[in-house]
Amino acid sequence: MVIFASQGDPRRTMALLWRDTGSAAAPDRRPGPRPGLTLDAVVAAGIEVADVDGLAGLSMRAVGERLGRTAMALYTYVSDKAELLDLMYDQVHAELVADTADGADWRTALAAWAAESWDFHLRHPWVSQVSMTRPVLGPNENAAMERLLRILRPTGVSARRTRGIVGALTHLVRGAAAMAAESRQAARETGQSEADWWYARSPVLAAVAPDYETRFPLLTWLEAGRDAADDDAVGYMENEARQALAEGLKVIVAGIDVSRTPSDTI
Amino acid sequence: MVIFASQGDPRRTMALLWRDTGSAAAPDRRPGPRPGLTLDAVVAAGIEVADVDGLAGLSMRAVGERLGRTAMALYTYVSDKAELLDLMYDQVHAELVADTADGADWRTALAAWAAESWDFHLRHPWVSQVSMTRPVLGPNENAAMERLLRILRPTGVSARRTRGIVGALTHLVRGAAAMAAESRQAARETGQSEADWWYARSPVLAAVAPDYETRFPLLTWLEAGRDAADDDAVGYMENEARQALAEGLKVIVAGIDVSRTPSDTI
DNA sequence: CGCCGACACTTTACGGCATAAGGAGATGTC
DNA sequence: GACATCTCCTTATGCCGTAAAGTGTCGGCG
Repeated sequence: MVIFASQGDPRRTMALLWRDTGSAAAPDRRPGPRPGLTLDAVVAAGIEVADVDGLAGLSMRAVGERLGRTAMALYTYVSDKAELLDLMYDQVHAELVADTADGADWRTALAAWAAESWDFHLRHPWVSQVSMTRPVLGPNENAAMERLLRILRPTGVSARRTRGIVGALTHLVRGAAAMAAESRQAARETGQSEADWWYARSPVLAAVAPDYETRFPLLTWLEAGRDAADDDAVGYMENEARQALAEGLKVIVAGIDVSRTPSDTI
Repeated sequence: MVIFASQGDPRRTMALLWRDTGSAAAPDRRPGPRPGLTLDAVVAAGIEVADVDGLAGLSMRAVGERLGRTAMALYTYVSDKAELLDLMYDQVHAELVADTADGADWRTALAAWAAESWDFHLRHPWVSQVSMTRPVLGPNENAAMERLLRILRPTGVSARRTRGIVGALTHLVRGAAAMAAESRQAARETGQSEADWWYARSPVLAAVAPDYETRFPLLTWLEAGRDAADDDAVGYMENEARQALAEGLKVIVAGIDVSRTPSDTI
């Protein structure tokens, strides 16, 4: 279920990631029929399939079909499904390397980063399902991280603490965006909107747990504080996720601000 | 890949979740052979399989085999793999309902909650892969959330902001623990420790990106600040995840503290 | 007692998945 | 023209969830 990237030959995958076509460049004319596809085309097709049908829909057959080939044809360009996913992962991260709020206050720049990351994950919902424990180590993944560090640099927080904060920010954005993306995906795949889903379950819950309000008083209090108008536009869960990101970011920024000390500098 | 729970008949699944055996209780002696298993046994077997082999290893065949049955035998007790997962999900959350730091300062109680949640996710690594967008609505899931709210209650933060903070905390703990859990799982499944993995890739990265240090100065700075001794004990990624949780929690607590205003009360 | 229907559980089958193995045809070099 | 090499294909294997149909066991009713 969780996809572990980078299992094949590291040398090969790394060369493809950094598009190191070999020290002697490409010999270019070799015997055999000319390739009808390119690696970039295969990766792009993979991204298109995953964007629409999720990681579950990313099959070699589906990618091949999009390119007018069979599944096995892809193995000419890519050694593995895992390698394809590595390349897809790094490719989409190119969308996150540009510093859009260059020179702005770090709080502003961080907010811009979070907003862009949110959009990014909604565009490519499968990204948040790829495990982070075996980083792909591609150029774009590195560049995207470098950008976040450039934003946090002016806070003067130490390297040690910065690593923790980067992790916390990443988990927050990933988690919130994943929830929103899955909410949309679930509605599409199951053909049941969130409202429908809730209307079907709410009375059943009430029937099966008639003492809900006394048993879970704080949950009841929490629900009572909702502004239903917000939900209609984007759906309950997506709204919750958006709020979690906004509130989490706010609280983290406040926490960084208050905990900055001279000893943290550099 | 992402598992959407609760797709079957809501009435049936909810009744099983809340163990509402029907208003007329159990008729108990009916024609036909006596059931050799119980629902609880099936759910427990599912949890055992998933704990060891992950969601990817959770197959009806595997669960059946653990119980000395075929895959199809399970359909007597459970209508679906999704329903089984719902029941497993709520069942394990029973481990998180007890208030262990009752009456303590909310900062202490929150730290205890985070530590327990961390352990919980390492015990049941598959939980963080179940989508949160279609909550199971079982008794234990509700009770676990109620407990977190009880901890946050003394901060006096409004319901609206509390929802955001709860989401942020959940995403942080889920993300960090998932990373640690996947790190262990990857080492086990691929038979390659994190150190081995890194030693295989580090020189390749250096060869393919000789200008790494000038291209990614801040990443280089970040890596330089690492205390290698920490990693030996638990592995690099698990340590990173632990730090992210600790630092994120610290910063969120500081942020809550500083942003508490009289207007937030109640 | 004998039979019927309900029920637990099994075997078999289907379409989907990644990918190993081997074959067909195209294209370059000699 | 022969041959090596390359792209792309077909086929096969062993997984998955679960539909369909069969087997044997039991309680209740005649």
